[in-house]
Amino acid sequence: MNLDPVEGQLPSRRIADAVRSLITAGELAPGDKLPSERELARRFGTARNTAREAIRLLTEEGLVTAQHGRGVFVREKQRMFRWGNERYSRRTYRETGLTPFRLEMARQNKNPRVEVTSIDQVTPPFDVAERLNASPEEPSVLRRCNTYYADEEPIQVVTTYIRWADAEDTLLLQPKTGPGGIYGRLEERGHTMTTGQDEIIARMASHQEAQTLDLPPGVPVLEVLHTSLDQDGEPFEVSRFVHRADRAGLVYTFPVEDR
Amino acid sequence: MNLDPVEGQLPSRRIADAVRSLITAGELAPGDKLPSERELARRFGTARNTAREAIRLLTEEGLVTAQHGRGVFVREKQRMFRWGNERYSRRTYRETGLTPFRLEMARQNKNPRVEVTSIDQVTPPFDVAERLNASPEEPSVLRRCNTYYADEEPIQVVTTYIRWADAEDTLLLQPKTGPGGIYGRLEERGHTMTTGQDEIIARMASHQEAQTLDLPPGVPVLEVLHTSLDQDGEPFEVSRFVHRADRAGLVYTFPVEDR
DNA sequence: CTCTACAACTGGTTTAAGCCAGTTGCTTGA
DNA sequence: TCAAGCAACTGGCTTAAACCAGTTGTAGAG
Repeated sequence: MNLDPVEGQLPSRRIADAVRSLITAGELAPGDKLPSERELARRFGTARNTAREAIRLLTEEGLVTAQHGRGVFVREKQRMFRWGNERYSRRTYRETGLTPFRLEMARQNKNPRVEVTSIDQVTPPFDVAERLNASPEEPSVLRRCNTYYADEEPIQVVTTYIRWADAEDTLLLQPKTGPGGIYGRLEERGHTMTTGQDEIIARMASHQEAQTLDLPPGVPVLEVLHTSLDQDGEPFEVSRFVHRADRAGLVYTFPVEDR
Repeated sequence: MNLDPVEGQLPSRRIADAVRSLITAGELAPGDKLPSERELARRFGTARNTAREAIRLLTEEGLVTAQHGRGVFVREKQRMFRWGNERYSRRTYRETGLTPFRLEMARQNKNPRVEVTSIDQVTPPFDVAERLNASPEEPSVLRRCNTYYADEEPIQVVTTYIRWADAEDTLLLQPKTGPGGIYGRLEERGHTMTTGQDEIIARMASHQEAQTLDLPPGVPVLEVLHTSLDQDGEPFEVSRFVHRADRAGLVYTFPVEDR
């Protein structure tokens, strides 16, 4: 492995630059192990901390990940999953029982698998309560936590909040709720989706999300807050989708109306 | 300032936890200066490097920013700008000469200011060339680089690529192109937008973007790749919007069609 | 009064050393 | 043969010290 020093700059940058160019040149392929911190330090004639700083820089860039006790490895090529809200109709909704966002996910996901973490009754977080118009007298909503896998890799964490109109209506709490899923049950109860809204932000993963999604530190996630409105314009469901952002993109299409 | 040590964990985490709870409790307000690294180390009985590591953790979380020679400061409250593609028609397009994304930005931005960095003729990057259907014989497109400010804060960097049909058509290169802007000129040339697409990903800011957007290290950006299609379904414009993600969200609404 | 120069701060980087904790493969003993 | 245990690796974290590079206020020169 050729690790010629680069001109100028700080020692830590020089090490990072040398390793980075090995990666971009393909001499270090995804999955390959880097020289150890101690070895890098020896080759560049620096202290171990300086080599360590170089690896921190590369980790921040998302090029490598460190594994305690094993070594530092070049990260796998980033594969993009794309999701969006094209081609959506009420009929699609009735037939699939899926919101546009979930539908697009189901379309493009070759080996989808859902793991239901929990279903329970909770007080929603502030941003969800706001979008659900949840009154203070009725603070409790139904919450379902899922993890979605694609090819056995965790790809997104979904938390769904549903307005809890009837506390006795325990059917919604069942994991398998029948044809059309939980949305079929909601339609039977008079909640037909007529329009929806997706709000998208990028942020850093929380500690727990990073663990669930098997993310290295310092990687952003895409959060989509999906709100479904019923025939009265009342929100009846809010879902929070958290994607690993290095693997997930979103596609939105819009027609230009002719008025 | 009360900086009681917290139980358990590593020294660097304990310092970070103590400072974080001061911030969330409001005892350290946005804009306030933290104790210096040396002072933190003294108070917690650790080496300066350990206090430094704690500040690195808080910086990664986006809670504080360090300024060389001045100190470490609590970051300002994060203000969200929301943009989206609601309520868009051809008439709006003709009247404003703005694509949906730009329009929503103009709507919600109280003190918008645009700084045109450059207008030139270039070979587009791979992802843009793909979306523009740019053939290898016609690799050159018109590129315009802008920086958008809101209340004098840099909020997004925009790079627009336009298919360069006529190399002699230098009017498009002018900063002020007349009523309807550059889109008005495009419509005169037979490019009327009929539909569009936004692709959204989250990623880390490049070094240059971080400088332009005045971002601390380790903060994600939202990138929107906006494609406009003309009456023949041919793409004629691709814009890359890069937002500072801690201040920018996106809102997309979709009606459920009745078929 | 103004401007310069400096002292005293701030964070930024590096060194060299030590210990801890996870991983891996080999040796050794049953 | 097999499994336990150990040695030798890996990264994770901390210490203590040094020097560099920006910032800021002030003392002193003009």
